[in-house]
Amino acid sequence: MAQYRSDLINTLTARGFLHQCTNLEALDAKAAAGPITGYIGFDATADSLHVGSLVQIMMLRWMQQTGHRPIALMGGGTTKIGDPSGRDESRGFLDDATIAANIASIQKVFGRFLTFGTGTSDAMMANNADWLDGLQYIPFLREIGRHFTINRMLTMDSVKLRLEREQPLTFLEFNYMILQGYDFVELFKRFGCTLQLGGSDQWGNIIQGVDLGRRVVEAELFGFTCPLITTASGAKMGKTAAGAVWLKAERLSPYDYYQFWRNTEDGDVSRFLKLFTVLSLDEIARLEKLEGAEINDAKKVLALEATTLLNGAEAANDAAETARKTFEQGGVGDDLPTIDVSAAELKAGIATWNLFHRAGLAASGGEARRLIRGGGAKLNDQKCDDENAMITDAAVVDGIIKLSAGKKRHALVKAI
RNA sequence: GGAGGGGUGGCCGAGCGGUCAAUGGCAGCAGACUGUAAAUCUGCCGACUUCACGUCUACGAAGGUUCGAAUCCUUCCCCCUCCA
Repeated sequence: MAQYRSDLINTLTARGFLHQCTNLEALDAKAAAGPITGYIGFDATADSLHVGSLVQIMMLRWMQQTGHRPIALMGGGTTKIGDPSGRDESRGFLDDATIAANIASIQKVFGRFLTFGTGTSDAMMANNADWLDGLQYIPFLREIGRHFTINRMLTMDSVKLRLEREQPLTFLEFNYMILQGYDFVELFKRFGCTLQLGGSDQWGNIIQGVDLGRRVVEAELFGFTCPLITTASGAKMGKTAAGAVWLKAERLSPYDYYQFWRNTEDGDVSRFLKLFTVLSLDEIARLEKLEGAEINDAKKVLALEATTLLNGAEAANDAAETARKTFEQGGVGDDLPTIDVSAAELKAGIATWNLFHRAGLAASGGEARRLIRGGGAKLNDQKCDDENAMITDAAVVDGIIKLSAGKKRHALVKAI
């Protein structure tokens, strides 16, 4: 199985991370010879990353696991510009304070996957605002700008697409790729970073950095991209009933995160096990053999492992236990979202539609009514027929009322 | 600066004086079928009110015409194309 000389490349390729690489043989040789430093850039447009970034984070993790040094580069500077790749229109600006807050928040997620420190294989965090904010226009153009030709830049997919669709591409955004290329060179100078990883949509930007490196610092830099992860049915990953799948527990509870993985499509299970868990390939091979309904066992492993990585073993086990109770026994799990209602109010009675709304199972009263009319609402596992029926303390069982919207979304109402 | 085209619900995209909370598609939610899967079929899909052909908010912004405006007029903002 060991096709390559280095653990790094063997692991990444065997687990399905390789999409394109600028020079796989040379990179392999270099990684086999000693620790290398590699980085991935992350946007700071939100206060949390979502599963879409998880593949990238896993690549950094594997770098570290195989003895190399990963750098998570926060795009404090480039976020002010906005990457035009894969985007039809430019986005609004974010102010410095927001970006700084986002970065601080995102850093916590990295701590889950990487070990930070100052040793040779300890991960480090960098922020490109450190060198981009202070750039001087004329010197920058003379040193860096001279190495970019418009001819070349116009052939980049991100640019070409916009132009073909006759959508605007501002000069500001047009500069994004130059700055990203410059980041690479800067990281090389500062930390000896010779590898940039990223999603396949970053290939063009990465190549710019590699080329720039050859020209201004006469070093061979490497680019390595992973495939864009979509579900087997072709949809972009990362949506659930609850919205985007955030990696921050405050935005998405461990239980919901567990459920996200638990609901993986059949065709994705083995691929996701390799990409998003740290299980050995032998173990994954065993799980891959499961078919039909048994594949659910593999999905449970996937969900448990993925949740453990992000939220820790305890939270993952709680989530798994809650899911087991709720789905396999039709009972009640402790981790389900819970709202409190005063005993007095409950005694007086609350309209069914209102309680569903308050429990967060419907975004509005009207939506709750529609849910009930459509037959998707359950109270203590009994179908609700009348949206206006009053729910009173008579419905309380063991101190709680269980509400369900569809088969998968549940909430508890606690009388206090 | 000049000429032309355009800004509609999460997105795409119809509508071009009343019957428009606004056709259709995508996305989303629910039901059926299942394995907490996919595919398929069905229903729902602005908000508020113990839901009524009710009220409010909405078709870039602000005014105006009209019994009545997403639809007409005026001004402003923004975007696109061509010319300079």
